[in-house]
Amino acid sequence: MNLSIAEENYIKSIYKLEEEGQDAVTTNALAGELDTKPASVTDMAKKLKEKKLIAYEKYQGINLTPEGKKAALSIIRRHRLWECFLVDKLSFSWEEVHELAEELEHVRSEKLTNRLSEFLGNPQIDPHGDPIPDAQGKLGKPRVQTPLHKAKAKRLEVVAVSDKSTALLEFLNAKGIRLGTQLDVIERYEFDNSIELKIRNQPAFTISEQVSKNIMVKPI
Amino acid sequence: MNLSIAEENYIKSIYKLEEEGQDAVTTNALAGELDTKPASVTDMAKKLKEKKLIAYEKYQGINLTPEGKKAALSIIRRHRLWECFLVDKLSFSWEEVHELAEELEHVRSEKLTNRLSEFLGNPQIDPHGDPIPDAQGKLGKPRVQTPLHKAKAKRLEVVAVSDKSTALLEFLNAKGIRLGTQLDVIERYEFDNSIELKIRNQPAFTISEQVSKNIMVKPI
DNA sequence: AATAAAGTTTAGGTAAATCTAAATAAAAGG
DNA sequence: CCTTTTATTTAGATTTACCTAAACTTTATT
Ligand SMILES: [Mn+2]
Ligand SMILES: [Mn+2]
Ligand SMILES: [Mn+2]
Ligand SMILES: [Mn+2]
Repeated sequence: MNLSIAEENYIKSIYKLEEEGQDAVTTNALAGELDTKPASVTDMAKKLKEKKLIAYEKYQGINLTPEGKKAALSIIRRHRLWECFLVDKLSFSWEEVHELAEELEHVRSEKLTNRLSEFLGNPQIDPHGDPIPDAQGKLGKPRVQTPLHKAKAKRLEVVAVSDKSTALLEFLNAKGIRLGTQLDVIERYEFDNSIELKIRNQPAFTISEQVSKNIMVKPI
Repeated sequence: MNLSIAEENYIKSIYKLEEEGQDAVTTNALAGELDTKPASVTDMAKKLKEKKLIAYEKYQGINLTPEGKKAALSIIRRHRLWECFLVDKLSFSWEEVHELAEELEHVRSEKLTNRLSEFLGNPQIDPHGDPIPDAQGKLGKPRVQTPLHKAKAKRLEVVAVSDKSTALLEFLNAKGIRLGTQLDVIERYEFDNSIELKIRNQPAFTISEQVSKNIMVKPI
């Protein structure tokens, strides 16, 4: 199946929204994710249905078919491998790579992708902690990631962060939060759901719910 | 100046044809190079003129402006650096990389380009022997490249090969011809302009004019 | 259940990049 | 220098991926 860049971006976003829980992905949600208009989403939905990549009935929302899911995982594999390349080999920092990977992911060559993976030592996660599908499109463990604002334990380790906002990643840089960082929850303030945190050898600091929603942790 | 992929491909092809000698690049030549139709070239010529990247008057052919040339060199820089990456780091062979670089070249990030160059050790030539423009768009020496079919000397060294034809590069692989290979011209056959060659420790063999036109050499 | 609000689709259009066929200009040959 | 051939441009379509505004469904609220 030969997909255009636009089609690939739709497939990837549908995958993401399905993963985030929605049973069927709505037109509006997809328009929001892709920063486009609902009418455009409807147009594309018809096309992707025609290509059998999604299940779609008027007013019923969108779901990937098995074939659509396979396509999505292939794009995600390329995206995350390029992010690894940029960080590991070209010394980019984690907030700079998502945008570049958005372009590099559309170079569709299995040989290139597999050689790149090999060159990087077949990494299992990208610079933001997201798992990298293998050449067959299999994702490792369906990792148990709790967003920090919902975590119960007091001692936590950062296992992933959202890669969408450069500003968030820059904020985390400033606070010294990266993958593997160990956090102590000092206090949770109910009134705005902010959280006071402490990292070893550093003064405590407080983060908003906006931020804690985008940090995935596991108990240590 | 923000160029589309199509515009970038036109600019690069115009640069190539100008370099190959034509004073003004003709509509037909450009259509041939880009594997498109003359009518499409005329359409694009109007657009590129509007953007001040080319000088163009109806029926008078096309030339890059200084700005157009700068854009061309930037695209060529990216193209050749990616080719180096694919060969040096991902072990692709020289006939496989041009097509992939055609896509990778369109990721327009100066930071990425410069980091990639640094990562590769700021290479001066690509896997086919073509020079790589530096970050300022300067090309090294206007290298004296003689195509083999016009070379006078008997002992020659291969300094570059055409990167356009996969079949040619595969043929050169089979014959053991690569960059730096030293060749002895045993005989030139006037009737079809074929050339009999010898590489040290190998039996002599004959190549057609088609092939020898695409091998650039210098006397040793 | 009726109505208001929210979500989605359709209708109709635009811009980019292409194409074919027809018209026109330039070049070449006698 | 006139005519044929070749090269180039124009006119008019097509496809993809968008958009706005209007119409239509679904859902929420009274
Ligand atoms: Mn990313
Ligand atoms: Mn993308
Ligand atoms: Mn090339
Ligand atoms: Mn290209």
